[in-house]
Amino acid sequence: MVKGAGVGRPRASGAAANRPDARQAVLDAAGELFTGAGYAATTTRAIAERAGLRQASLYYHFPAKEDILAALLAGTVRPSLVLAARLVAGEAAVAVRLWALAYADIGLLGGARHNLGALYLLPEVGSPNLARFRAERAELKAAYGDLLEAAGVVPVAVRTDLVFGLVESIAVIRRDDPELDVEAHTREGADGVVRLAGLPEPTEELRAEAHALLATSTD
Amino acid sequence: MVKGAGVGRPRASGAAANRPDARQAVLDAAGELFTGAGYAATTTRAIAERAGLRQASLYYHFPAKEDILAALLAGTVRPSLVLAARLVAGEAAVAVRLWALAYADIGLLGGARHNLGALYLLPEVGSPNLARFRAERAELKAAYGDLLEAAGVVPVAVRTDLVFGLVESIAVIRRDDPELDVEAHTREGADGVVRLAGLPEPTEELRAEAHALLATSTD
DNA sequence: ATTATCTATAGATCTATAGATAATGC
DNA sequence: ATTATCTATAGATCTATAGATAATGC
Repeated sequence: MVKGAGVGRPRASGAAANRPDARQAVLDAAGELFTGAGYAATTTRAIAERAGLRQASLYYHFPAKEDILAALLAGTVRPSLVLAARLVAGEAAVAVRLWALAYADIGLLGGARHNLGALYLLPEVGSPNLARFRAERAELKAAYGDLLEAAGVVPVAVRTDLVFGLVESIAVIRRDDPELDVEAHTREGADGVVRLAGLPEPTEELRAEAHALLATSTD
Repeated sequence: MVKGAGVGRPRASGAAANRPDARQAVLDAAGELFTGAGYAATTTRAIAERAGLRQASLYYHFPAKEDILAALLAGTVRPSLVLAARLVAGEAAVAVRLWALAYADIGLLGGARHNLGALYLLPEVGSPNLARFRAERAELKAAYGDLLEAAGVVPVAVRTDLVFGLVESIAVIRRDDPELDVEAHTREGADGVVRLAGLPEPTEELRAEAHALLATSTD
């Protein structure tokens, strides 16, 4: 208790309706609007309206509109990055680790609320203020590169581009077809990554090993 | 002669400088700006300035800003669509035709001025006014689906999604790395499409056949 | 006193239209 | 007369800041 009970002036909308974490409500609203209409076409007024507060109140939580986008981007790339670091340093067979990374990564992008992976496609990610996100995404791509290198894939640079492109293509596919069967796509996508890399066709045993690897989340 | 000589009031910029086809100059300017900064973030003023005329003069050539985007989109998808129709109806081995389509398609996207493939990523392609483009792009995707079906690939729907996603990923890759070696990427990308589909690794002979197929452009 | 919101607005655009104008063509 | 441009501007925003206000906490 205490938190969210009602410090600060009440909202104009509804009443003292929904207080629990305005910041999160803003991120949620922005996630839906940015992925649907894009960054520049989404007004701060529209974000605020959907989050249940007034336009100017956004600025209590974020210094500028672009910081809302930055927060969303950080939230989507970091979980994959943490996993990637663990897998690159792992001991399992390299094809197993590659499959596991692709499976988890596609699953996170495909399962996120509001197709957040589509944020990567926005031209605004080139903004100087979003260099942090770009660096983290580059790190994630480098992890794929490390795994391909360890697997002896050549030419490693071009195939890393292709593999990473395939993983992220889930965002475009999902945008084209919001009813997508994400689980089926995720599994086929991970198989596809291994196949595209030029490694032997994944076996059921490989997939089982990868799932076991992913199940051991902590430490 | 005659055309471009100087009918109409002279431009304010420079002088009677560059007349040849203002419409094309506008498309060129918009292509660069839309792919770089996005649609909503690009002002009609910026487009006009780069094209060498005044903001209001755009409206002599296009009824609205969105029609400029529509024209650019149509120009990028149609050449691939024409080729796809020919290849789907073709007689060569299906893996050869698939490789040829992917090679040509990636090459067109990769070689276009200003990374026009990045236009496909803009959230504005969802606009009702751009339904025509979306239909043509869906037709192109269906052509990939037809080839995969003919090759006996299963599950055909999911793999079509993946293959088409891989082809279009060239736009993201090129955006990340403008110095990309397009020819190398195109060839590896076409190989990757065949591999990703689950068909046998392309041979040098297959590639030669595909190139021969593409060389016979007309009729 | 602190927190989280609100109202009001400054200042800067942005798209599209209205109507004038400076060429060529007949 | 026709064409392709121009200047000027209406009307509608949009982001961010200034300063007030209505809660709780001490």
